[in-house]
Amino acid sequence: MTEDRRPGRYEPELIEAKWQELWARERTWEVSNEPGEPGPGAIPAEKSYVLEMLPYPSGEPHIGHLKNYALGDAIAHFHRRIGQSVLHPMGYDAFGLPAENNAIKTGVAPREATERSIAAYRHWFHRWGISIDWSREIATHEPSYYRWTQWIFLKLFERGLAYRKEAAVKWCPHDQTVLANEQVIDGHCERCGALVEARQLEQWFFRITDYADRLLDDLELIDWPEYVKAMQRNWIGRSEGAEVIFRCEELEIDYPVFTTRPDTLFGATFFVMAPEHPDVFKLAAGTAHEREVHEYVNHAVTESSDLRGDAEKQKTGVALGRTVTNPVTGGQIPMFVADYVLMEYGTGAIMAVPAHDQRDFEFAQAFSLPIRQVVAPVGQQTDGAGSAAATEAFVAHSEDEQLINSGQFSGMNAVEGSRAIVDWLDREGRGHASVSYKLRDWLVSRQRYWGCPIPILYCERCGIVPESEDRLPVELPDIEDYQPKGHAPLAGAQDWVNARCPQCGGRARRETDTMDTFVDSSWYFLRYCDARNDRAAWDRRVLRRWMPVDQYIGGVEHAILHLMYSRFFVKALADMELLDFQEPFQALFTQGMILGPDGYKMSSSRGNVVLPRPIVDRFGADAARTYVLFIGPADQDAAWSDTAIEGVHRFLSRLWRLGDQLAGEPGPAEQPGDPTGVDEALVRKANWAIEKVTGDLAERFAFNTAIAAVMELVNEVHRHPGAGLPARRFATATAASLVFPFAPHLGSEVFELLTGRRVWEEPWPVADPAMLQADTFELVLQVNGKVRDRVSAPTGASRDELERLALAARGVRSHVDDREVTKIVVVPDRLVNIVVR
RNA sequence: GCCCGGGUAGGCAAACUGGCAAAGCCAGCGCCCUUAAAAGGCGCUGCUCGCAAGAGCUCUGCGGGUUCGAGUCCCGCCCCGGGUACCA
Repeated sequence: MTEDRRPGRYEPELIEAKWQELWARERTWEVSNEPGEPGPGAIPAEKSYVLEMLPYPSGEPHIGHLKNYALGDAIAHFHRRIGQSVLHPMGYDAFGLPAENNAIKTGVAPREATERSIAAYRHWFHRWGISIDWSREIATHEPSYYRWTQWIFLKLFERGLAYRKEAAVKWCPHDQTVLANEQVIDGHCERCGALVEARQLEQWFFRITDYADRLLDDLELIDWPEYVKAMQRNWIGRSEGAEVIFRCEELEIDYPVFTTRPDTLFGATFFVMAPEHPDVFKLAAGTAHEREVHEYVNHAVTESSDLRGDAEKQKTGVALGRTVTNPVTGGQIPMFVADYVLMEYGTGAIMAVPAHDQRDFEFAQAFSLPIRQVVAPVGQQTDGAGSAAATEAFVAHSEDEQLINSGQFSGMNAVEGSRAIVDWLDREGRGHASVSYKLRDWLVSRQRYWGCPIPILYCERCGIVPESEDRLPVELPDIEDYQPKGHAPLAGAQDWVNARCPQCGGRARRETDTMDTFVDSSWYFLRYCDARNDRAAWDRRVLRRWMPVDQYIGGVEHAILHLMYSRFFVKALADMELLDFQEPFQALFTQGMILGPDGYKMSSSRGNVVLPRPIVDRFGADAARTYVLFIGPADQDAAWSDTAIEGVHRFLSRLWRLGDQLAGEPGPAEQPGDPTGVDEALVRKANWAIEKVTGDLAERFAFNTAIAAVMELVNEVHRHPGAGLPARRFATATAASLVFPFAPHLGSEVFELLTGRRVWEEPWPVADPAMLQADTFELVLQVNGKVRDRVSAPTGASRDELERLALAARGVRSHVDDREVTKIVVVPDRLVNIVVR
């Protein structure tokens, strides 16, 4: 090996193998669950939990993984070196549909394919030199993990937070299976392209809607990007308003509706139900419209959701032949069924106010229904016919508007009118204030094989029975046939399905659906804290040591689902007193995507996929890692460039060569005292870089500018081969120390060459204040805001002094001439601006 | 439609708090080293004048405004990207 090593050449594969081997052998990145080092006067180390979203192991890692883990690793290293005890674990989100589809196609069992992929991912994380505490490694498909996923399911079941109900789900008629929402692309099955249908099926749900308000309110507590919080707020979709009861006198049935505009109640001139509303057929029965209603509803419920949901399309509907009573006017208003009303939101029925709602207006026009204006800008009187005003802005109610044509409420502004009408309804028993959400309960059952079994049995005598905790895990059996046939593949495993009832000991059948993989990943960050605990999912005291995650890092694609589900889990578990915090992820960083060289999202169909493997082979892991962080702001998308990475490689080579040269000449690498001339410039540059990199890492994750600062430092050393040895050694060792979070192998190597020490055991460098500010600075001189000259001035000079210097400067004098100076602005240690007329 | 991002040299970008616009990387051009190539190094790279030193001018999507001073703040618009939408 040594014979092959040509002197003077940076060979990353040798350097990287050396340090990876040492870190693995010494288990350098493992941390204890006990705070602080033993010994007298030990101060408990400040903890930091740095976590990147766990990968779904499929094939081998791609360039997005490299960026994700390079980014988290830089933060983890930085936190360690500022004295924190850092938990930085790794695991695999191993269950999921792709492995199962692959099994159907190739015959390779999901378990086998998944474990092969896990081995590949593990290999590459080592090869990239990511500083992981491998003693905590987990995979969600292992019984030792999913035993506790099942345990959590039972805890939720116990509390009534996991329940079973019939619901409309997405069904693919070709593949004979339900699909997750995310497996439906534009109304079609992502696998076979068939048009997806709606089906009523009994499914398992988690009652996340119970937590809607807390999920919304607690967004205030966490340090997340505003736009991610906004996405969660929109998803929860809290609306305040009222529930108002409209009675169908003929059938003596009350129909509640939800509205955000109770102030417009006098303008409700008709009433509309969703086609899925269970009473639609009952209402139409015996009327002249019965047949028409059946036809309309049958068409509407089979129409694809993207067609039906098109807001641009003409409003359609059918009269039901019945009326309901508007509770405030007492008037009878006609009932309709129309597909623009959704069963999933509110009560599946609406009061229609065509004067103040665009959709109702369109419907009223199509069906020639009366339009009655009941709200108008303050001061504006109308006759109440209102068709002209109806096209005005359909705005939320405000104090600048008042109620008209609204009986006793006329003249009130819209806000107080709204309140007064709700109070009146409440007193009359015809309604009450109410809140509605867009958030739905989380459908967690899947008719799929490769997932965590739901630990529930159906007993002939006892009904739905949870598996007893001491019989967990309910192991996923190996089967031969993964092909879905309209029921879950597990149903074919007869020996497994037939079991004993944990309550009565009688015959029972196991639930054959498995859990959504988002369940597995909603608590993995808890398991890392206590990963080898085989008596419990975790020890609550250990969670107190590490949780919450201090810095979570991942892609935006999980802004809603994963991040919302995890927050729900933590809140539910906190309510059960199983843990002691309300939010799992204190801070979140959403990294941008690496796009293909053509600027488009990487995809095999486009043929623009860049794989990490050839990059690492050619330039080394350090260059690959440093490049993906140097390419641009880490939260922004950036296109891959095959040539730009060469620049990073050149920079690392140059640093290595400096280290190699200087290592041949022994001596310390501390900051030399009282440097002068070029030496001083070098020492100052090194201190400037320390300050710059520290700020960029600690305050704003500006990896790109931090790396640029180290480049500047290296270039500076390189440009001054004549500088004194101590200064050059100090500057080079500083560069190695600062580059370590990005290029850990090279940082370690160069630092060792110069000092014989291990850089990760060194505290993060602190800039010498005396070396940050020079004795003189370049004073910028402006006349009327334009730069006209620059002169050297002593740091800390007084305003008068700076003013004198400015007026004396040649470039200033030629522009001031004999013009009248009206004002002089002095910014100390920076500039002087002379204003002339 | 609504809600977020973003628009700066040939490309990616920097300028964090209103104070020298363009650090760093790439690409391009010229040169050094070399028998040659690779690797490495040096210099130039908004416009005009000038042999040069230098001088002048322009400039952050467009149009206004505030300010001694605006890429940065305010108002109006254009373009690109993402999220979301018959949610009553």
